[in-house]
Amino acid sequence: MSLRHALLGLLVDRTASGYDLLKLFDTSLANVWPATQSQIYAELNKLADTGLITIATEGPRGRKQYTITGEGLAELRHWLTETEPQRNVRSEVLLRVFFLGVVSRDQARSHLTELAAGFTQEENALRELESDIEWDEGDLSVYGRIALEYGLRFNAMRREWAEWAAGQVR
Amino acid sequence: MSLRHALLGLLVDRTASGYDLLKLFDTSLANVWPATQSQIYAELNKLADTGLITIATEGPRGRKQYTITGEGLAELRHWLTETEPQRNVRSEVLLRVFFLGVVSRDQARSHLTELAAGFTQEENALRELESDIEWDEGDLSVYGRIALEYGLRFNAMRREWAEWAAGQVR
DNA sequence: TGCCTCATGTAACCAGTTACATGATTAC
DNA sequence: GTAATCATGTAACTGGTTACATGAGGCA
Repeated sequence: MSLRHALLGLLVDRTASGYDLLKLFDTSLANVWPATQSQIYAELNKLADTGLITIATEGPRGRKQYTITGEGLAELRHWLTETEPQRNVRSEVLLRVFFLGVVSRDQARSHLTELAAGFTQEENALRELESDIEWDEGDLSVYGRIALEYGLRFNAMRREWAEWAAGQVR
Repeated sequence: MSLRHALLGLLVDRTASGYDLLKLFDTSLANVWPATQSQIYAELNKLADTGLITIATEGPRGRKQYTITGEGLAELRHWLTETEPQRNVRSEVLLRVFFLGVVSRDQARSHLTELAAGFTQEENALRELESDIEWDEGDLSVYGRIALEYGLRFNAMRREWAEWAAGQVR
């Protein structure tokens, strides 16, 4: 049920249509919780049905501008403070590493060095993103920076690990 | 389509029934690619239908002992060397951090320190796992260790990040 | 005899992806 | 006028979870 909370979270700071939210997902949440257009529109209708958001204004082209309700904000706070995040274990990268014994040592080693290269690239992409964002003093900036810092550290760790792992294959 | 490759990978080193594989998932793959019983049995039937595995022997209680076929091994190698791993972005932990602005600073800070504690616990659990396994000189041990090392580094990185992040919230 | 473990399967449901469909408004 | 963008929706499918169902074999 995280998508609904992501939508609620975005609606705290602004009023927005499905179309607006879709773009917000593609920019600010792309690396944290990606969502597709069909998913967003469906979930918004459910949220409106249960009263966690409401249509503030209707614009041209059937545009529906949503606002979060008191109930919605309460639900968001409840999710943040009262519920446990379910840890995300599945890793296709690790699954592949686990079975590298079925290919040659050379192939295994190059698999690992390619992984390292990919992580370096991701790290660079995040650094670029970091410099593109205009950070201000608001809460969103504080927590956005913290989330981005996670990405940077994560990729650095993975790169170092993949390099070390390539060295282990002899 | 990773579940099928996980099953193929496990069948490289042994012949096993669905029941055996279920237990293997719960032990060796629990932290990499968890799977449920219903999923495993369904996928095994599909794999047998497409000839990637076959029934070697049938035992008591309807037990079906599967072996990987030449085709199956080829498919596993193809997956490992020719296809790209799809990177796993969704992180509920990060999503929550992103929206910590809706709760008080105190609540946000304690959320982050609780995260740090959870990561420490996971790290300890992995260390225990590490000492429980009897590592030999085989490929599975080499790559198993590499996967486990990833887990250790990952949790250390997350712990340090969460501690740093708690300090950022003032 | 009766309980535990072994062993497989199915059905309903939820979340997410891809693709298709439709139409209004704006800007050139 | 027409092309790009705004804007919403639906349908089919895939992968995964939870729960239910059933029965055989081993052991005390």
